[in-house]
Amino acid sequence: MTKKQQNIFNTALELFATDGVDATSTSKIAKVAGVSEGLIFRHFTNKEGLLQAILTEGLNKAHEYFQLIQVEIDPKTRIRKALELPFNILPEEYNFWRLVYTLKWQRGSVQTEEMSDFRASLADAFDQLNYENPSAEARLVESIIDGIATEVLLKDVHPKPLLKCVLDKYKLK
Amino acid sequence: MTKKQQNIFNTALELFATDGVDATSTSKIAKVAGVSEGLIFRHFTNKEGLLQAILTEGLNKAHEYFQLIQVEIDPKTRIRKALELPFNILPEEYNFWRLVYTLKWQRGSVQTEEMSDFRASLADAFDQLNYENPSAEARLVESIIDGIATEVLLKDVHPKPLLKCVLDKYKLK
DNA sequence: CATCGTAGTGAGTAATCACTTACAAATGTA
DNA sequence: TACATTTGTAAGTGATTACTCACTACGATG
Repeated sequence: MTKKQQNIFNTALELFATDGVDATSTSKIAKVAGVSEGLIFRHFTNKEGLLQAILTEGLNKAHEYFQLIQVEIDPKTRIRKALELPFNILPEEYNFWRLVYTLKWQRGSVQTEEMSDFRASLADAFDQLNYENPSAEARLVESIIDGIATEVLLKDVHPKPLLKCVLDKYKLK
Repeated sequence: MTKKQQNIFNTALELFATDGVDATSTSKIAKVAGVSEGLIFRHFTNKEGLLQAILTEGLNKAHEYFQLIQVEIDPKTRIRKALELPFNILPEEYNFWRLVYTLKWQRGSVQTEEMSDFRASLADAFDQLNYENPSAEARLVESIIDGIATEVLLKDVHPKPLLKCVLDKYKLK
């Protein structure tokens, strides 16, 4: 990746995340990135290609996080690590996750395969702990993670007190 | 409201919710509504005015739901009713809420005033129950509500099993 | 019947959209 | 040095955007 290609990539991520993909024109990306508009299409074919490049790069990183949880053998720590996910989002990853959560509402959830693996490993953990309805518990944990992630990404305050509350509900910690 | 004005209103809500506001052109709204494009601007001034009309109408209805919870005196039932909110969304309200949740990520949360009242009444309920950190508990409940609402609105499955799980965490039911 | 305000239309507007193309500059490679 | 490939630009393209305007149809009121 050349310097200018990185510029396009970064400013597109920033603008896509804050204004939305549809409200971000290629001419604006070029202007902010300090680049001619044509260069966007040279490197990324079209606007959709630019979006996909951003998405796949970010999702590869995210995939590692999720696998780090699934390899955990102890069911309690596996659940705890899952619930800790939204509290460990790095500031430099905020734009990416805001983009992902935005896209959920229009283009359908990004990548369903890896997520169903993650959910299954959560259900397995609850099963080991003899919960009444493991699959429902897994879905609930996912919803809680999404809800807290939304709070973190939008309100921009790091909500450590929430972690204590939520871990308490699952008798962890 | 005339018949055609209602047509514009309803199809705009549908298109805004499914495709996003920015990806929905006034010409498309007019075409789907079976109306001349100029009529949109006669009745709603501009595209933003159309969006605001949709938002204020829906939020007035929503306001009633939230107040029904805040007037509840018993803290346990108040919390229970709050957690039940996402499970009681009517199918005809889906489009509106999908629009609201979409807009959270670009234009900032829609109406903060009423929501802080709601949060305060939740914190008060947890305070009555002698929870360690009532305000954090209130924020957590809000996050859980948001997370489950997302699940309901996107996956389109009515997740009754989740309700049992979440009420169990708060020793309700 | 006459008049008036609202509902509704359809053809326009300039601006912006994603994208293309022809061409120059830089870079690598023999 | 010579040549080929990649990087980059500027000026376009037709289509679409939100919005305007001149106009007609119509129901109510006097």
